[in-house]
Amino acid sequence: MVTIRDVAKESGFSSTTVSIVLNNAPLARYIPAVTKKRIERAAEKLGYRPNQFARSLRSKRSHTVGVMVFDMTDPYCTLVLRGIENTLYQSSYLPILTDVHNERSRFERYLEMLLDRRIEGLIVLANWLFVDIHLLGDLEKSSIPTAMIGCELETDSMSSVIVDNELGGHLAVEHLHSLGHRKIAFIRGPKALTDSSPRWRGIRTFAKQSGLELDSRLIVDLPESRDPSSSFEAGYKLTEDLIKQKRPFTALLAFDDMSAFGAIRALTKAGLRIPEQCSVIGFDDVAPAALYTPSLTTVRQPMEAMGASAVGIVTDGINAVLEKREVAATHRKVAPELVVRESTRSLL
Amino acid sequence: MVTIRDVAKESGFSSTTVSIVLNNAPLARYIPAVTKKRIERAAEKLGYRPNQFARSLRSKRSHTVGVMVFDMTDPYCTLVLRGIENTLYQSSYLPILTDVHNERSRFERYLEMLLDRRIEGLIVLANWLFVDIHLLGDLEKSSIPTAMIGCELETDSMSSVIVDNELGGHLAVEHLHSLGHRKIAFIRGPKALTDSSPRWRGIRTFAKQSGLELDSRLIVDLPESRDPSSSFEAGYKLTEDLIKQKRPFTALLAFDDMSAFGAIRALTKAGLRIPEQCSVIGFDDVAPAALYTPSLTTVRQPMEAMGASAVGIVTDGINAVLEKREVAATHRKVAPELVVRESTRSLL
DNA sequence: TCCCGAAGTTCGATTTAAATG
DNA sequence: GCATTTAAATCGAACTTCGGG
Repeated sequence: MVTIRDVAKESGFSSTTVSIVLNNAPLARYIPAVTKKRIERAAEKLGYRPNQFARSLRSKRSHTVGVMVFDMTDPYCTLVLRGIENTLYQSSYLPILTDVHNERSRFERYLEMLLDRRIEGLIVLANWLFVDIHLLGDLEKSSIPTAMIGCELETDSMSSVIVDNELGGHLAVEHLHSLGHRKIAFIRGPKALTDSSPRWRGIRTFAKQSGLELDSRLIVDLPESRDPSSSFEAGYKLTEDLIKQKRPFTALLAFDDMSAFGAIRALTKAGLRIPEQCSVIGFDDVAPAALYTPSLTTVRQPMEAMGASAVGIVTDGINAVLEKREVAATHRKVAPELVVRESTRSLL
Repeated sequence: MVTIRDVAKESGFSSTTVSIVLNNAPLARYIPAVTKKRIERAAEKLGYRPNQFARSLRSKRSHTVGVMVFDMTDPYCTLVLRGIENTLYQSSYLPILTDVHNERSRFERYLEMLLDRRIEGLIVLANWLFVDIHLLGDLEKSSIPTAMIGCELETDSMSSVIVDNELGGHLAVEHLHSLGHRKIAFIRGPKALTDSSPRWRGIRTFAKQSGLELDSRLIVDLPESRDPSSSFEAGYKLTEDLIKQKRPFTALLAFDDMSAFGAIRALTKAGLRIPEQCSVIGFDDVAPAALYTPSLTTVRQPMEAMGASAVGIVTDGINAVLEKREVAATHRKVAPELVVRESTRSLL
């Protein structure tokens, strides 16, 4: 390994000067161009690469950001991760990716490992609420800028980026309503998910405003579960149940795309064609939604942008820490967007 | 920050002793239990966490593995990543995740960044062949154990984990053939993809053996492209073309699941029902395949296992480096597996 | 000689304080 | 004082060497 001392020897200057030149430190103003040239050439010639360990030890910086996802296999994560990665890349931070598998023990172990690595920021991608006060402790006293995506904590100490679920629910049901649907079945989200209740609130509010009747026999709830494909299974099961009831509906509003896929499967199995005999709308706009047959009408969360936004919050936080400024936690709520595809159709 | 010296002061011993005790170094045998207790208690009390920078500087180890994927949004990556993450977790390595976006410039920049971080191993997830001799240079002289997933290099210097594409092609066409299909359309992979030609070879070999006729008018090729969703689009387009030809076929074998999804879309649009009027088989078994309507029959790559396997190769390599042993590159070829679902049906 | 513990050196870069002309 | 350069201290842990009992 070639060290700064090798470059010093090669160029004929001291390691101090080499350091000053190569880092273009303030003192570099006083150093004549010839000296700089000589040093740079020597560094180049030897293929000098500064040792990041030594650098970090001195500077106390790691240029690393921790990223925790609750479950990588959830397609929701994929696009958010892409947004995170891309934005981090632009600011020359590197992400350490950890996947918590929806297990608290993994969360704790990973958090410790990340803290040990002296991550400068942390991004947590989680819509589950198993994150409680206990773990907040470690994080808060560490004073590491943290942003949560998809889940807002009561505490004001941590930044968050969430989608406007209420608006999303509104958009979805409004879309169906505008197509003439009046008998709508609903698959609601599980209670433990923070997204569930505001999304439903948006639906109820719209119903009240527009006089749409919500038939409680057409409303079912997704069970608690921590596996993305189980949302599909549950959507399938619940839709089967809805069909068995023989209580007619012309449209189905699913909690998310996964349960919508399950619903479509069940409807198709029952001989119903989508969208001719039943419209289906999802939520999220995960990647497969556009590839589905029929392609899925859904409410899009701007996932890449949300990832990028979280990175922005965190890097701002890092800069604030460096400059010993105080920053308050930011709470961003981004607007979802209706994406009309083939799975919904007008009754008129 | 509490340092080892603080613990020394608190416990009344020297930092040497503290280090020996806390790391349970060989010399720790000689240290009486009382001393250990006192030191451990002091460390606990102060909440001492060793500084990884200092540790790494001395030990020259980072306990970090670099992971490069060509495109995270490709669902193929997701499951492999899960396998990588999970196996790394068990051996206490942390992954730095980089996404090359199929761009050479990003590849180079990320590679430099990873090398600067002194990653101890590298896993490259890429089926494209834009990785050439140039970049190998940096890697080889760095002597970092590296494993490529999904792509075997001519050079013997780098380990690889690939699926047996020839067998996969065989399995797929054999399945269709056994269901009685004789008029089969084929969407082949793009030339630049290493997977394409062996997969096709497996098909041809089976055809020869079984007397199945391959109608060149029913064989189309996916164009080169570096975007996963474009495989869907292309599959859609090519299938439309196939249909327009009016040359009948009862089954379609797609290069991968993405193009299979595109094909299903096109067939459905043309009023053909899957699998009643046309069977479709894919390749990979990406997550959406099971959720599709109809669920997709496909040839599964054991993606999680492949990720785990790559980690195994790399950690073995790391251990070899530590013990100054030489290790030859390993080349693993894993068997794919036919997964029969709803998109194929017997003609008989 | 065996056991226990400490002083001092090293890893490689940055930075402070200071020395030159 | 100014431009130019550097010796020496520092970051925190780990290891080598050595001394006392």
